Amino acid sequence: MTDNNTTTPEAKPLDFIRQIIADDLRSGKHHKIVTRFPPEPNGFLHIGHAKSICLNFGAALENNGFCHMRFDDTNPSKEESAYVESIKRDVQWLGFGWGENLFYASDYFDQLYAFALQLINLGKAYVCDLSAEEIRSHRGTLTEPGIESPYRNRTTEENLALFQGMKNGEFSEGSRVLRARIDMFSPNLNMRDPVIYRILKVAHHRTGDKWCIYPMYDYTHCLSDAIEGITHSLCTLEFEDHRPLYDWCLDTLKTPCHPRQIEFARLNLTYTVMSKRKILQMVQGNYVEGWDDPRMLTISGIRRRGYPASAIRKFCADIGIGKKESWIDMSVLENAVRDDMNNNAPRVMAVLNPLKVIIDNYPEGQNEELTAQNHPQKPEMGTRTIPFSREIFIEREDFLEDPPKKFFRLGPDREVRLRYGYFIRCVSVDKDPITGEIIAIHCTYDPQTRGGSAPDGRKVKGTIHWVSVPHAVSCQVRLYDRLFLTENPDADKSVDFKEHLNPESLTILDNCMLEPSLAKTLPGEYFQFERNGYFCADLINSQPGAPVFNRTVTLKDSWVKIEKS
RNA sequence: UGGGGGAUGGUCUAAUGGUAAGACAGCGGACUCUGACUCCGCUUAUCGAGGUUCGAGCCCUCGUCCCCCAGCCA
Repeated sequence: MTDNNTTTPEAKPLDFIRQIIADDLRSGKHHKIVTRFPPEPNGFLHIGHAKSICLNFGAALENNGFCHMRFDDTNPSKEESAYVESIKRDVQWLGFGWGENLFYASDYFDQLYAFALQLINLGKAYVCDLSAEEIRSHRGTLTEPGIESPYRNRTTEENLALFQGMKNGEFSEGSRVLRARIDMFSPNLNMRDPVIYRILKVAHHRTGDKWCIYPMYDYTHCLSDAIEGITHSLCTLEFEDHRPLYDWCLDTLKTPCHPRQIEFARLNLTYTVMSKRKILQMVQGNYVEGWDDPRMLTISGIRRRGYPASAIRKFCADIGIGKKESWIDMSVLENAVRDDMNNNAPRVMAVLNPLKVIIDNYPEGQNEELTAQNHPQKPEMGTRTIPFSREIFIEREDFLEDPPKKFFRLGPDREVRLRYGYFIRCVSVDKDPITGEIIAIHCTYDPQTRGGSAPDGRKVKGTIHWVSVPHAVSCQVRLYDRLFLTENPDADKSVDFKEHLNPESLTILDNCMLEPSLAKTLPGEYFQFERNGYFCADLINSQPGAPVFNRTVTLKDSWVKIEKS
């Protein structure tokens, strides 16, 4: 009752699930907590799963417990072992491990079968011969009760024999199911004698041809949790209605432990779509280049885009856990990524849209080495040298023939600083006589300003980045932008979400110029290209000696605002 | 006009009967060898109506709005 708690003011308040866990630990209800992450191996993981992974593994870790990795593989018609591997890799990439605790619901098929027999013996399950169509019509509606199946009162012996027959492959697919015998009048449709076993004459990726009957999710999940001694079974909101069934199975079968199912709101992000079905459509319709397209918010896409795993974890911690349906703004994710990369990314110079600058008064054939910091706020990250010469590339947009007032970059007779280099002043412009396009600009440099400061104390407003022409490493850079133009591409059900795709979500630049230190970049290495953004060497297409960079995220840009006004 | 959930700034999250706080976004400013980073300031919120209470975002009553559920998917 009193307020003299010992929590430090800095401690982040616990979300409602961690609160429950803390209470259960304090009350002695549990001494060790065990959670689980239960993906179905029928697709790739996405950022929404990351929220669940961080919750389940995170809560376990924080409380010195365990989080089991469990594949919910009860529907062999949709599942493949290739997905199992990609899911494992993704979870590990996110920074979590399960140790010995790798499980499959299919590990429990024998036990699940035995439990089903028990249910039949208890008079709590029966074999039903109704067709799928008939079962649906018997189920009733939201406002009307269901009708009991004519097979509901079969004898135990008959049920046992029939169920065994199902197991032995004596009946055709769809001809019979095993149903829990609960209550056809329940206002909760999930309790109206739900199907718990169906016949599926399909080989399973792990059990092969051993089974031709497979248990349904509701029946399997609660029992798998109980078998593994899960204490807190965390799932998304749409399973709230299933909790009574979860509890019914465990109560009826008198399992030694009864995990508590707790539901939380799934993640929604603006400017993207999250459902497996829609992600699949984008892949199959070639709207993107695959599951790992860097524009996709699949874990593999995120990884390839260059989002650090630590940024994803931070993001998941930031957004919190609640029961309210919510839409997180994409900028929150981008901010987490920027924040992480700002801290860790070495700075380098790269020119994306090169414009040649000739420094007229710099001796031809001369080179020199200039020293640059790898991170302005972190001297411990060291320095590197960058070559300078008479011809350099600058960013095309850093020169304007007729610059507006607040444009601090190059223009005719304007002086700017070359980052870590010299002050240069533009003296003339070479144009294509026919098109009028600017081909190169001529500048003079002030030899006194080597390193970037003037002995006479004069200041320049702008500092621009550059790359020495003879030393430049040319490469491809891919600029990624949001995949959708609207916050919720799904909002209007009468319009296909793909109508909202951003036609400019990918821009490929083939003639970018990198400072030479970048030549040997390893796939996955990331940098801040100063004034341009954060970039990561592509995991698939980049190799040392022939780098290919993906733009992970832009830098915040207050110039665009000034430009507009 | 069945059942299950949920409503706090533009968006998330906190406040557990006692000063409505933080993050993102936005706006303004400072600083700057990255128009980055950092720093400072500002705008904006308890769904509504009653009630209990010295005191209500929190408790009670009645409303309103939103989401989920009729797979032999998970």
